[in-house]
Parts: sequence; C-alpha cells; structure tokens
Amino acid sequence: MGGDDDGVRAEPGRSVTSKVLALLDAFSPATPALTLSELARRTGMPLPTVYRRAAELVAWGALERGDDGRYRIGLRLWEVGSLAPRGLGLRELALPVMEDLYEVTHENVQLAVRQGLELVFIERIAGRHAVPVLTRVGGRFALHATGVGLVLLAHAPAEVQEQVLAAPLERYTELTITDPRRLRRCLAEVRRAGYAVSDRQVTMDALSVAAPIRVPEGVVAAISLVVAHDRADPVALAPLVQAAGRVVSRALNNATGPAV
Amino acid sequence: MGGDDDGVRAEPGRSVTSKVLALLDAFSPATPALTLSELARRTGMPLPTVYRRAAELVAWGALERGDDGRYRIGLRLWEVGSLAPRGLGLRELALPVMEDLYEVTHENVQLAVRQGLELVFIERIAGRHAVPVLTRVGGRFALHATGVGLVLLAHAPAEVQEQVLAAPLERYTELTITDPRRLRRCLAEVRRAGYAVSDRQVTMDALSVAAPIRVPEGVVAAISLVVAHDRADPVALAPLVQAAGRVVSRALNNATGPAV
DNA sequence: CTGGCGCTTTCACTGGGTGAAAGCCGAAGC
DNA sequence: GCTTCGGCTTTCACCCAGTGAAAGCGCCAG
Repeated sequence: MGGDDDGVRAEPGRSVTSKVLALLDAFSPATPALTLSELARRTGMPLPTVYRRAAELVAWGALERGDDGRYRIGLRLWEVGSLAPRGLGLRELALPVMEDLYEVTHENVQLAVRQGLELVFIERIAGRHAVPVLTRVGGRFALHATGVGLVLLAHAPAEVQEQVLAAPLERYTELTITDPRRLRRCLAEVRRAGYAVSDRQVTMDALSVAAPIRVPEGVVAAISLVVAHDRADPVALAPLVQAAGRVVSRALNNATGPAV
Repeated sequence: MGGDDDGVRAEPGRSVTSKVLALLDAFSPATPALTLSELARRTGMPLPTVYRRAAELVAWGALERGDDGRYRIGLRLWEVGSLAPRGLGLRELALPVMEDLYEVTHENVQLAVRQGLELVFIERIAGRHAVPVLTRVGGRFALHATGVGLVLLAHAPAEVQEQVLAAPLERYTELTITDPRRLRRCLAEVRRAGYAVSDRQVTMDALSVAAPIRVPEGVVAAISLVVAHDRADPVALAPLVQAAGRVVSRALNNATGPAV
C-alpha cells in the first residue's frame, strides 16, 4: 500500500461527535480559515462527510463560510465559548485590575491559567509602546518559560510538576531553564518569594514578572507584566504585580460562592 | 420569569450533530452550569443520550465537569472560539484604542458587532467608577436601543433594517424608541451625523455614544462610551468616539488583506 | 474545446446511535 | 440499621442516520 498520507488518519467507525470536534480542531491560530478540501485532508475524513458536517456547523453558527468558500470559526461558537468558567468570572474581575496596572506602567499585562501541562492566555492588554509579545489571547504556551507559567507550575499539583519536569524542557533562548533540577529550585524560589521573574527566557528582549491569583483551594491563575529587559527592574515591579494579584484574588473570593 | 421553559423540543431523528450543538445551546449567561438531568430537560433528549454526548464533549474539552457533577463550557471551546474572525483581528486591533479611550474618559468602553437581528458585545472595558452596565462580553442585545445597536442597524443591509422595523420593538425604559417610524428617522440621523446617541433608552441612568468602524465593504462593528446620563455631554463625547472608530477602521483596513 | 480542480449530490449499505429498562450509588428519611 | 428516592451510569437489541465511492456540476486555465 502506498504510504503517502500525512494528516490525521481516519479511523473507520469513529463517532460522529468526534468528527465534528475534529473539524473544530483543524482550526488553529496559524490556520484560522480552511477550504473544504483542506479540512478533509487535515482531519483525514472523506470529503462528502466533511461537507455534510461542516454544513451543519455553519447552519448553527459554529462555523462561518466566507465568500471565498473558506470555513472559519463562527461568532456563535465564540459566544458560547465565552461562557467557559475562567472566561467568565475570572476575566471580568481581573480586567479592571489589569487596566490599572496598564495605566500605571504602560507595559503589557497578561492573565493566564493552567490547562493540563500548558498555560492558556485568558486576557492580555498589549501596550502599544511596550515590547511586542508574540503570544495571543486564547493561545497556549509551555509552563516552564514565562513568568505566568512559572507561577502556575510552582503552585500546580505535585503530579503536574513531575510530569513537566520529566518531559524534555523546550529551549526558547539561551537563558531558558532546561535543566529539571534548576527548574525545581526555581519553582521553590517562586513559592518562597510569592512571585516569578522570567528574564529573557522566552525572547531575548523581554522580561516578565508574574504573581499568583489564589482562591482557598489554591492558585487558579497568574497575572504578569512583560517589559523590555533592559529597562526592567523586576524587584521594583514585583510588588505592583503581587498587589494586583491580591486584588483579583480578593475579588474572586468575594464573588464566587460555590464554583470557581 | 420563564421558569417553566421546556427548552428545545426533541424532534425524533434529528442529527447527531444537532444534538451536540443543542447541548452547547443549553448553556447561557443565566445558566452557565447544568446537571445532566437539567441538560436532558432543556434539550428534550433522553438522559442516556445526553450522557453519552456530554461525555464525548468532556473528553475533548468542549465541556468540563465540576466536582459537583455539573457541566460547564470548557476552556478548549473558548480557545477555539477565540479564533472567530471578529474575535481575532477586530478585537486585537480595537483593544489598544479602547484603552486609550478609557484612559481619557474613565468611562465604560464597548465594542460590538451585529449578528443577525441582534448585536453581540465583543469587548468591554468596564470603568470601575463608571455607571455599571448590565451587558457582558459575549452577550447579545437588541439593535434598536443601545448606541452601538443604532450604529450597527443604521448601516445594516436594508433587509435587516426592514426585519427589525417590522418586528415589535421591545421597550426597556420610557425613552426606548418603539415606534418604527421614529426609529427610521433616528437611523437616518445616525447615518447623517456619523454617530449615535442612546439617551436612557436602555436604563434610566445611562447614556451611550457610539461610532461606526468601517471597512470598504461597510460597517463591521461599533464602538461606544457608556456614561451616567446626568454627567454626560454627548456632543462633546462624539468626536472622541468617532476618532476612536476611525483609528480602528484604519488599522483594520491596513491589517486585513483578503478576509475581514 | 479539453482537462483539471474543487465543490455538491446521489444511492444503497451498514454499524454507530438510540432509548427503554435495569443497575448503581450516595443522601435523606424511617 | 434498613429503605426509599433521585440522579447518574450501563446494558442491549433494534434501526435509521451517516457513510463514502462514484457520478455530476461549475469554473478557470491552457
């Protein structure tokens, strides 16, 4: 048999639901718009199948189809997605605080939560005169490099930490921590200090200072400032970020009764 | 009220996809967390069916299941949703401008697009010392009352305008425009002036000033300031909002090549 | 005119989906 | 302790929604 396929293999007999979800999976920040055949190729499903499923998704609003025939994620899906618990309570409560932080510093302000072994950026205020950051809202990133990542990892369940420490740590710059033992010491220091500094560990021009956001059960999110590394004084910024973290923590604890 | 809602009726033989989407539909700002039986009741589907579909959605991350057994929208869905075209390009470009507007005024800044016969709030900066607004990001609202709504409606395709004008116009306050002929005149005035003012037409304490965001094809979004009606000077605010709208328009036109 | 590409529709077959019913589990009541 | 009850999970035999090869369509380039 010719072995020239590259995309996801189509397991015969996969459930309809998984097909629908596979279609959504095909979209990514790098490929936010796909033609029918691209979708078919990426999901490994026959073209007519993709056609029918996609048509249903378009009818509901989960996908949109542009004049160019390409499919995109639909506004309706965004709408439903914004009901995600962290999208809701946390984001709404944190945004005013992030604005304050931005107004004081005019630097990039970021808010992230951990999901599995990665972090997801929930919100970001991108200072127009600040260093450009390559992350985007809704984007994922490794836990071991960014400021928010270090905070989230430092306060994650032990098993999560072990899994991250066991896997190879990707290197982004020459300052990225890739030695598990050094990372372990770094995490201990983050817990002790109550904040994390990532100095040029993601890009060589930026430095970030991050602080945890806590509920009684533990740390649910992290907030950070990203600044140019050569005009940065992490020690001066830390109290600001920590204070912001505490304000959001307090707001969260007051607001949410039962569920996070 | 409306506590007795039967939710969506189950047509026998509806497609699996529609069942999956019906599950997502069951979630709303008012009901962001649902038990299995609530889901079954709201969608009109048998409990085992809901159980299986929901399990698949949880496995993928479209839903999450809390310790309390309730289902919530999952972070993964939010992540995919944030790839929606308006969620992406527009929001990212508009946010810095919205921040500037907030910094100058310290009032609520809102960004909305039209979807069908309603508007959807894409982004909002809620001034902590400004009037509280009841809308939320990801939430929908009628087109005929708010400032953004009037702008979006005034520049919507004729058929959309006719549909809105033909349907009964819900009254929110005694100042809400509910007479189609008056609304029609109002829309003409919005087009002429290049901005819209909604004075106490949604709540009796707030007033909003909105301006369009344009691409060559037409108006794709609207930006607005919401302020306390008694300290408002719409005529003074209008140029600010219009300027913000123009800045975003320009950014959009530069950034987006092929697709909006 | 022809060939190629990408999308849409058809059609007969089949296995994933169905839902009634039975099992399970923990909490509240006796 | 035992029982009931409500809500969740699993089973099972039936069957129609979904399937995908193949044919049809529309468009553009050569």
